[in-house]
Amino acid sequence: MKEAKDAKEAKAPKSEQTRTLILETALRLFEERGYDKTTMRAIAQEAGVSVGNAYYYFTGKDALVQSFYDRLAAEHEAAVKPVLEGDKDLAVRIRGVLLSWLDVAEPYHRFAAQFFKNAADPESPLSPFSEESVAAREAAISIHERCLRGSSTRTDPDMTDVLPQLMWLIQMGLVLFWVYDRTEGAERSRRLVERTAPIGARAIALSRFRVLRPLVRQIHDVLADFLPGSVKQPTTEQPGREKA
Amino acid sequence: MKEAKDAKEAKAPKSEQTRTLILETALRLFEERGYDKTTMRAIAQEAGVSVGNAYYYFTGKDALVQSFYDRLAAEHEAAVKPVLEGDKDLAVRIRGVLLSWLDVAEPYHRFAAQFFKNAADPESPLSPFSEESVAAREAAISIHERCLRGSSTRTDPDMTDVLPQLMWLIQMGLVLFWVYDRTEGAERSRRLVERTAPIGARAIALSRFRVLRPLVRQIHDVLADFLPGSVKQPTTEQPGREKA
DNA sequence: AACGACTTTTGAACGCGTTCAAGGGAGGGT
DNA sequence: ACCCTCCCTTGAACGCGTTCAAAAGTCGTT
Repeated sequence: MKEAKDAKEAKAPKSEQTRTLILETALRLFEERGYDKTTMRAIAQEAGVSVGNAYYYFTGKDALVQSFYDRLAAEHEAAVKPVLEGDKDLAVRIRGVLLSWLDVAEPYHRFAAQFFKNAADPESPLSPFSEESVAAREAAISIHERCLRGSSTRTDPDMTDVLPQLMWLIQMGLVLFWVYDRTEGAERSRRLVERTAPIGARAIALSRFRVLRPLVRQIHDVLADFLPGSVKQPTTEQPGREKA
Repeated sequence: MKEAKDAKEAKAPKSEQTRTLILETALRLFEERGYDKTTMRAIAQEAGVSVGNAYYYFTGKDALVQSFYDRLAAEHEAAVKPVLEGDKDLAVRIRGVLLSWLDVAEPYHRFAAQFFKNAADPESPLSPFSEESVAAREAAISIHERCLRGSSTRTDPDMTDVLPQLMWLIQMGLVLFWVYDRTEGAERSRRLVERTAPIGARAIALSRFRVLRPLVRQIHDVLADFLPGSVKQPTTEQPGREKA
């Protein structure tokens, strides 16, 4: 009983050891050879275990990638800290958040592109829209929320609830662009950010203009209805169909 | 010599026959069983040829999908005709173009989702951004160009060159949404179109406003620089690096 | 008819991700 | 000592997409 409890607390150290051994080996090989060229057999052999054993701890090759995502997200969270505590100008903040993602992702550019195709598969748990990624997604959205809240730009009060999610969506677009980006050091992606950040900041600032009010409200309602993870009721209509 | 020329003109009828037999069989099985469950062995067996023979005519399973794309694009081109010849209201036209795509794509919804992951792979020729898809892409862009040109809404003259491409990009976004859409008859995607089309039309109309002029110009320049297939020089800067 | 140069067709084989029945091995109860 | 149970580990085997050397067919020339 005591032993069992200890095992539960220590989380079966023996097996956890094997687990991390396999994971570390996999991530190392991914970085060395790329995703496609890293076979499960090679991972197992390099880690000194059998193929089946890798499948005992990870449901498949995809699951190993999920861990990579987590690592990347953690690195971004750290890298973005100075930006969020720094300048109050919204354009600078947005730029900083996106550029710092490009920074932390850069070392993995070559092999990240290879498995991003899985991310587009709706069936795959790796998809950024999937149920399984909800934690990672909310963490990313929270970065954008802090980015906005900490800025000197006052956002349209109607939009504050959906803007972080919209920014996240834009970030996903940037990731897609980046995956296709073949330039040295993803320089093209960087330029896109440099050019886009001021536009985004300006659009957010302008959204408080009177002329744009109805348009902004319409946009808000659509976003509130269709963005993933939004639970809030829209301003004028329900997402359900009570009176459809 | 004469025979050889005839063969060239008639395009080797015998082999062409085998080729289309394999293709038709493949498309039928895709529709019946879905993409993943349709194996190359099954296609070959059903067509009454060997596996290797299928690979003699098609470089891989992907190549068979390319043909499906072409078919889909042709169907959309036909389905969109009445829309382009109909109402002059921009919102109605945009709505019509996008909804008609959802219409023609609906029968393939289930299996289309399965191979759309390939489309996100930058290496894959199936990607909508790839060099190989340039013909299909330009055809799709041309639809949006006609959609805009035929409307009663006058667009900002600065934007006319990039707007069709932007609309195409938005359509790609819709396709992504649609791939994830699990609702009956893609009803959710339809509602998104219903809600988004008026917003898009209004935004295009508003882009001529004086207050928005600088923002619009900035947006134009970024689009002109970064959209695929744009060759035009931007208003203020070069895409290259003559003076970087 | 026979040859030769070619296109077309074959099916065994390869490497991959993944599965699974079978076998350790550690520890508690008898 | 023995067994029982549960966690861990194994590697052969499956089905897949894809490749390739070799066979079979085609057809003009001799």
